[in-house]
Amino acid sequence: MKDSRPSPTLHDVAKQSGFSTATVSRCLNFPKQVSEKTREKVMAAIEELGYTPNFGARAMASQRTNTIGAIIPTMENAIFARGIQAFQEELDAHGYTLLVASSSYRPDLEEQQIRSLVARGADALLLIGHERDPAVYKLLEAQNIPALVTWAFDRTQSRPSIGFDNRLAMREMAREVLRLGHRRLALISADVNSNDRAAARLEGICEALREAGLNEGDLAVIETQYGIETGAIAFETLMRAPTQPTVVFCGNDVLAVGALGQAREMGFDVPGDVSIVGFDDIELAQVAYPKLTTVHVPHREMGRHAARALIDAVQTGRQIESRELNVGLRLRDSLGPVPKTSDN
Amino acid sequence: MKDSRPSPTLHDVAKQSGFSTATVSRCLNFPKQVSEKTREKVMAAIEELGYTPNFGARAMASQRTNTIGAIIPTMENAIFARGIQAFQEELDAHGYTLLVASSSYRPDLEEQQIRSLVARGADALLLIGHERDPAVYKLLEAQNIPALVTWAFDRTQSRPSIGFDNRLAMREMAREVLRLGHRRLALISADVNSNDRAAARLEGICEALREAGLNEGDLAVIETQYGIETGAIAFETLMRAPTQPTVVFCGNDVLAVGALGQAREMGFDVPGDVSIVGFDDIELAQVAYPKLTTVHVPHREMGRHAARALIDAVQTGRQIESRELNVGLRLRDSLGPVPKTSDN
DNA sequence: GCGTCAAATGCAAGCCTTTACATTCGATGG
DNA sequence: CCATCGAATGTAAAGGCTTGCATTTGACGC
Repeated sequence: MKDSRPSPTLHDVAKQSGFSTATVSRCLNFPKQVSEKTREKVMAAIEELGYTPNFGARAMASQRTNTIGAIIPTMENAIFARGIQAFQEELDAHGYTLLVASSSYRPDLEEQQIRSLVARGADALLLIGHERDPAVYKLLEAQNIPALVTWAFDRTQSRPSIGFDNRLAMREMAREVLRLGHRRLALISADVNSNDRAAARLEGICEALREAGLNEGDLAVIETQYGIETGAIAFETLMRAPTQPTVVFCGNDVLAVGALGQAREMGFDVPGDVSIVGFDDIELAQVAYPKLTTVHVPHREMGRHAARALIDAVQTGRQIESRELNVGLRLRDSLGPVPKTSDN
Repeated sequence: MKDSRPSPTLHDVAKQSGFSTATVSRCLNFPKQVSEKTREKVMAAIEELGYTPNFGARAMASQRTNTIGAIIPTMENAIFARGIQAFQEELDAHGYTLLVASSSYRPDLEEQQIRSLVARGADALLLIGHERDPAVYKLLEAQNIPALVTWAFDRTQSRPSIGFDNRLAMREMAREVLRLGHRRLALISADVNSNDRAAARLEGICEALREAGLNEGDLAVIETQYGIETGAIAFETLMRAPTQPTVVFCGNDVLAVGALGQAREMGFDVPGDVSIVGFDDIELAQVAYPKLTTVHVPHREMGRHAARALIDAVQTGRQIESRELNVGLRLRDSLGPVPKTSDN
């Protein structure tokens, strides 16, 4: 249905300039191998015809694409946007192109996207989180495509990853919360079955709980999609329950901001009546009111490191080395001591 | 550096399953044309070999990629994320894949990204805003690639677009603001020279100003990058100026949220001391405190329509029809009447 | 059991570029 | 003036898939 006028090919340029396709190709790929006069003529022809090399043919002939793919859960969340933006910038700086796809947090879609990127000839892949169908890893291995897991670091996994330990990070936050005297805890989380980062964060809280002699029964958990609105709804559910929590952990800052809004809506003072903490430390966290206490994650740094590691893997063929980044608590205004009126 | 074991080809699958490459190809592309038994065997072979079609070869042979590209200014802003997400969902539903690139609001980078997507064989392109080097449009025309401009609708442009009229939308907001008695106005905007949407919004305010017998001198304008932080800084500058505005327009909600935070920081009551209005109506606007008065833009609808239009253009070869979407004011809490204490 | 016809399958050309190898050209030294 | 050699250029194959066209298969009616 296209092609009123087919786009010009290398062959057309060759004819137009009076050289062979080989020479034209070299002009484009190895300019030094061609005499200056020739190069000028060829370039003129390219310009005149408006020639653009055909990516597919080029990929096929040269066996590489200079393309690195990334599959993220969603673009609607600043959490990933940051890291990916840095990732792209670093890639660009090294002459690579980024291909992004989003999976909507759905494993089946993610697998499909991975296949699609592989088929497109991505030289390497950036993934989020460890958890996925082994068949996917097998595929990547069979095709010899370096893959790097980010947004997670788990020393029990053999697969290379660059990120932070979600469990430890959340445990640290939970310890702080417990130190402030809170005993009735709640968590608004993503689905822990399909999201290994969420699962690790939950586990972190549970560990702190046990350390403090409490048990998992003291933690109310609501699983929901990530979103401001869903955070608000979950928070309302939590606060209408027979036993109100004195602190609500949120799986990320977006949920936390939703919870914060809902608290105001319901007339709760934060942190006077109830504390709310987030995870990620996106820009939003500092602008929210009250300012959000959260776990700081070095998104941009992660993106940058991931880019370097993948490029290195593509170029040298060596294994990627795992790397753990530091996270830290950002204690701001939304977390306070347990309310005195609390009856525990 | 790759290829320890070359990946299986169509040919391998054919041999393994005992059919010809043609039949295998049809299995993948037109399953109905193949008998069920055959299909099963072929699929089994594909599974066993872990075969993935080679995108480059496929694109070359079929002259299409089932890929539609989009270049957005940035992924770090929920504004575009929403629309793009809807765009992708609709594309997926029709068997197309989305390729996103981000230009960081830089025209030169955008042009490079466009070329890259074209070279990659994008069947069609989604662009943001009308304004760009004519050479780019010429390229797209030469390659016969349908392109659709979104996030903007301008009846004076010949080029197909789906979006809304930024000028009219902002004018409506400005009229409302003026109706409430405000006379000292300010605007925190993106760079109007490189961003035609921003320019149109500014123009809308100016029109309303003139209608009301004021002139452009009554509008203080600060141009800045989009961002929460930059919004905060701009707001501070504005409020420290000798003549404080009674209302601050923001080029988008992100800036507005930054301004809101800064207002709180500086001890201003919104809208008691100063009103703040945004643009876009992202989720954030309803969660901000006070809730943000803003211009509602149907991002998702825009993305959906854009997807349908582009797919249609690719499949039928027909011109895309422009389409204007409705925007509307969302009057919430951050805009109020001009403060009584104001000395105008 | 045979002719007919549609459905299923096979054959092979073509899509565009890169690159190993072959060839030509021109300069240089003897 | 020729042999030599490196630089510049050309030749042609390869890479994996789709698809128009040709061929085979199988079901059906008589």
